[in-house]
Amino acid sequence: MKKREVPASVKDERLVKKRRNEMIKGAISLFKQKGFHRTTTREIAKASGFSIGTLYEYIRQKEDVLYLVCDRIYDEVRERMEKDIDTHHGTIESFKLAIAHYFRVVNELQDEVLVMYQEAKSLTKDSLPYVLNKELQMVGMFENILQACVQNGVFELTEQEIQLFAHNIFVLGQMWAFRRWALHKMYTLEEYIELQTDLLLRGILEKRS
Amino acid sequence: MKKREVPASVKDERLVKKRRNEMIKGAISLFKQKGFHRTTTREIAKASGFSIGTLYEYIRQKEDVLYLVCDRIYDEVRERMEKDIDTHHGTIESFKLAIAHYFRVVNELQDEVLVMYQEAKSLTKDSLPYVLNKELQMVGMFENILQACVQNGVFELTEQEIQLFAHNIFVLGQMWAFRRWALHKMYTLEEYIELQTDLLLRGILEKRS
Amino acid sequence: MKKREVPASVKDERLVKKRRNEMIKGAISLFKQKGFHRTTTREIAKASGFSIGTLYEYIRQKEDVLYLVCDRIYDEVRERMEKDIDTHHGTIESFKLAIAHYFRVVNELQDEVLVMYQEAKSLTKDSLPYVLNKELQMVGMFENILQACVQNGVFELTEQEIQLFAHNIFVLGQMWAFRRWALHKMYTLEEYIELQTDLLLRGILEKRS
Amino acid sequence: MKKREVPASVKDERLVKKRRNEMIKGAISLFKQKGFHRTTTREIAKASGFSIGTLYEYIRQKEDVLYLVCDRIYDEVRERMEKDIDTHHGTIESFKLAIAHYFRVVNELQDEVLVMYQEAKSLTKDSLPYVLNKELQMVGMFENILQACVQNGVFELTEQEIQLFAHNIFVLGQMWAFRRWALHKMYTLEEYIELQTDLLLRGILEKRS
DNA sequence: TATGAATGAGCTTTCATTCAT
DNA sequence: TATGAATGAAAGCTCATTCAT
Repeated sequence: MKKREVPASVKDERLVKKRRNEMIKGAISLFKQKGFHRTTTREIAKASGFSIGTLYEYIRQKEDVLYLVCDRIYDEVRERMEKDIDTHHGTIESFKLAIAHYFRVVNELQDEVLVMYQEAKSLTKDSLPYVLNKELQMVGMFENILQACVQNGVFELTEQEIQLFAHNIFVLGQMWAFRRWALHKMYTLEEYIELQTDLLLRGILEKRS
Repeated sequence: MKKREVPASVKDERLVKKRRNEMIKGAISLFKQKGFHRTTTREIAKASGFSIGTLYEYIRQKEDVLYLVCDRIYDEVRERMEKDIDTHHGTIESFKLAIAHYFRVVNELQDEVLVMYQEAKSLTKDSLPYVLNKELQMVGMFENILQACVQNGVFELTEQEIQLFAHNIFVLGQMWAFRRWALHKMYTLEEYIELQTDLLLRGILEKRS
Repeated sequence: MKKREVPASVKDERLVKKRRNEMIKGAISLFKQKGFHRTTTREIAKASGFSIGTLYEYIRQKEDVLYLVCDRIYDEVRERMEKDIDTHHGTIESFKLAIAHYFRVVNELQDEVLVMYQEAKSLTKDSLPYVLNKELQMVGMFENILQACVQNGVFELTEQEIQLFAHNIFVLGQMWAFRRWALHKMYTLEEYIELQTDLLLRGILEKRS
Repeated sequence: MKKREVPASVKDERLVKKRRNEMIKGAISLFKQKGFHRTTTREIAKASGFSIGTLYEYIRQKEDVLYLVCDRIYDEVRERMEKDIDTHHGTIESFKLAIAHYFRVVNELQDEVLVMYQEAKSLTKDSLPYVLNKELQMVGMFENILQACVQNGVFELTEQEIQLFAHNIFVLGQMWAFRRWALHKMYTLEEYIELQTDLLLRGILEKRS
């Protein structure tokens, strides 16, 4: 699925990129504080360092900003994941590392994840599929890792189980961001990583030391 | 923590209750479709079957509707849970039943759960704590069940692990609602219940038949 | 000019009188605090000790309350004036006493005078003449006193001068109420009375002891 | 005491000045007819020649219009006074001229004076002091004139008497506007000026030709 | 006669979007 | 390409008034 294009009046591609970067940065910081709906286009323009008129040279509607922001956040998460993660090792160790790394990325991009998490539903029917697709791609990353492990005989999981497990990992990672009001009081990030990894791997039926 | 009171101009308590029920019902159906911010007070009034003036006899601000809605949804979920769930049995069977029951309740109240899930963040600083507190109470329900199992020697879990596990169950239940765009294509509810229960209990390290 | 009648649905004249008294009392205290426009009919009803429905049994419109209030305040001032003032003596002493008495009445009914003063303009075209007429009657009182003095040879004033002088006295009395923010810091009531009387009588050209 | 600043969204200072002038002009004409409370912001915008949105680019709240109006009226009165009045001559003639001039200014700005007079009380607690302060400054102008006369030995007045006298002049001037319903039937402006000057100066005790 | 729930016109204010400069 | 003044639809909310009980 191709990126949805957000048309700009300005022709200079490099300029568009530059301005949109400023825009996204400004918008994220605002959405963090007050959410998409309570943020005005004027505020976005100001936070981006240009005028309201200029803002509209690079987007058509306010909602475009949200799309751009969501798009960017996913790219950011993906990028950080791909830089350090190997999806085809197929060992427990690599699996654990992948989870730990994902959780740390979520932790670093906590605010961003939260924004996307809470505001994605405000996307129009048009843009939503593009964003959901990106989410599926990320889930797919975990599926690949699990698949490799299964192929290596490390785990024994059906295809269905793999998919669900991948979703679980993805959501349990985000959970660190969207339930921080509860979790951060109870655990440090590293404790959270260890506990979750442990629960995921061994289940709870019986404890082995 | 006591309920936050939403003051009404109308004195007749029974009438207040009745009208607010109509209001909540109307509002949920609107919030489902367009979210809190895109729903106008006039629409809420209309969907509730009375005029805008009357609406404001029963609330002070638009945000009160959201609070009332969230409050109601939690009560609804809790009520259904408490009716059929026994938190002190402490057997695997009762644990499984609790999960299955919770997942089914989420399934029935899918739209409501989704609404609360997506709109709770729009609550004011005032009301948010009350709603979060209700959420913690629900998590507490799962903690109790787990605790009973641990005391019966069925599971071996530390206090920390119990808490996290309870959060996981809670979120994985909600997940059936907020990721339905992906999950409902893959599983029926009963499959989802069985798979999740299985993953939660046995972990994935090794499969036993 | 006859009193403008404010029609009531209730027939019992004594009841109408009683309820309107409560109403006027409540309304004055509210108008003092927030002015006519910022006071709601509900507030008036509450302050009067009955329900909004009942309020409308005794008036037709909100503006009726204002008329009733203005009417009452004038009656109050007049009554207090007439009780203690003799308009036909025609001596300087009686003139001075009249002024002093008037100023003291204004002082006692300060808030009421202020209300009438500030809100009278909100009366409808219908009621305004009745109220202005009452004002002219009060001015007439001072005209009579001055006339008596002139006839006694105490003052030497033309008819035109008498009329203007009467207006001046009337306004300079009210001034104690509507400029209290400035005057009360500078003078006590008695000082104010003495100074004004002195200025009015002797003028300022030359001082005699 | 510095002017209270009314913030505008529009940056161009000259434009702000121009638009606010249009606004003030439109608002005064409306306030004259129906008073501040019965005038809507839309009406103000329309009378000013721009849209409601534009109105709010130049003020924050409706009350700002009232403040701007009151502020302007005082400036207008002051300006006209200062242009033609000499406060330090200290002769009877200059005193008489000052009064006559002031009364003529009130006459010219009759509607404006009336508006300010009747609506000032609707100013918020915030702005009121600024406006009252302007009023005191105007009173101060008369104090100066009187002071000069006293120093020249023309009048014999204590400090207290000067202050009160200045207030009297100020109010008796405004009276020409706010009691015009009565006074204009009785006198022409010039008659009013002459009569008032005469009464103020000589008092009424005895008449000298 | 007294009540107070219901009404909806109408208010102030905001803000996404446009367009002349 | 950049600006920001102008726009007006539409939002949240109030309150005088009515009328069934």
